[in-house]
Amino acid sequence: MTTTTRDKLVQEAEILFADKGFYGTSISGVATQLDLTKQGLLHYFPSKEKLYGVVLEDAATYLISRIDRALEEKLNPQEQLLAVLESFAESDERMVRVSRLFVRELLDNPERANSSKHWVLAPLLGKIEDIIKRGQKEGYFKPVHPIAFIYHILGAQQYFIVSLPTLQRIHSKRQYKSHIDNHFSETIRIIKCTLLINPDD
Amino acid sequence: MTTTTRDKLVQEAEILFADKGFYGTSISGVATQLDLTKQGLLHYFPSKEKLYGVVLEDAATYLISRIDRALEEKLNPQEQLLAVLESFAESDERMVRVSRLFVRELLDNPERANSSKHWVLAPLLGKIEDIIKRGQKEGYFKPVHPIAFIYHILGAQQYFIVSLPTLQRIHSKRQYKSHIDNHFSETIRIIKCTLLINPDD
DNA sequence: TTTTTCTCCTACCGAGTGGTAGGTGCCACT
DNA sequence: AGTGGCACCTACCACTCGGTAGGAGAAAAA
Repeated sequence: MTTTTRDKLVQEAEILFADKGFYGTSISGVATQLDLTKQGLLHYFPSKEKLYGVVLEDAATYLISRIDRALEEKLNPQEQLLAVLESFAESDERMVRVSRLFVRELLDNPERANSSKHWVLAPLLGKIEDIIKRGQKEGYFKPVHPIAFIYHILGAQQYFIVSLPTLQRIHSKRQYKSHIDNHFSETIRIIKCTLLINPDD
Repeated sequence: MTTTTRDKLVQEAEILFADKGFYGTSISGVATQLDLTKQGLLHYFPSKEKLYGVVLEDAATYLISRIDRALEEKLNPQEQLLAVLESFAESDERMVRVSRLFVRELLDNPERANSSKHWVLAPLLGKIEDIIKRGQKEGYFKPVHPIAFIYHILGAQQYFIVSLPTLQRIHSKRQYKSHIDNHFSETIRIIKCTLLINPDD
């Protein structure tokens, strides 16, 4: 199981697209990061758009597999929801990158999502929606509007993750770390306060 | 009080920067929208960066004045907070543009905010922070962590506004409108549930 | 009337863009 | 030994980018 040149190109492209956006990234820039020429890249991906598409798919499957992993062996809707939230909050380097990528996609390409089927985040929202509906049916959750609630929580999460680099520069190391902790505990508090009927966990 | 060519350039640049981002926008594109040449624009703004800076300042003062207007004659911290939220939720065209602009700035330029003094949104956060602290001191609000709470609420708002164009394409007109209504009422519910001690308003 | 100032123009530059055409060297297989 | 295909290259194309130099035309000021 070796990482091929193609894989490395996708990884590097993800970094640059997340950092600079589609327009701000040049394929020659991606290539030279791997000591390749632009044409070496074009050998694997016939166009910049194509490369970008592969990066997006890759990021989407990462997000979904991340959620699936968090859901393993969690049967209780409460546990499931908190597990998903925690897996989002544990924002490692890749998670930050993928979040930035998707927020950029949201900004740049509203037309790419003209069909909900092609919207990469649709299945993700669907999974969480199911958890909430199940939790409501089983009497764990308050009668919130599922989609609006998810959108609120995930939106806050995504926005926070995206602003991490900026916050890191504004604050000192200690302030930064406590900011992260505060945000996470505040998110948990909000969920317990607005969704859970028995916040005894 | 006529709108000068300079003003029109700033307005047009705001539209394009919000839509395509800094890298995706060309100064000649801005100029030709006003039947000018690129050099006509460069007469007023010596560089693209300079133009972008003016657009940002303009957008920041818009946001702040919008909040100040919402706060007029509102004395009660509860009323103040809800007024701010409503003024954000009433997302007219300009509000969407400005939100997109700032989220893009967050993505593209973390280094621009290396000093909190230069971060355009800092005074905005400060204003709301004061409201919450006052509300807590006067016994209206629960002991939430002010900054984390604001960041959560505003983050969710900004994310929602930014994703409006995408949602508009995914859903039908009726679904889209009900989505907006649901999100707003859910936001209000969350605030009342997590912050207010007497949610009697 | 002359001069200055403001606004916007044509012409041009060097650098960089995504992409095409046509190779070269190497390795596996026949 | 020959052959085909893979991985990657140099050279080049048409085009756009931000920015400079310098001037035209009109209005305002002297």
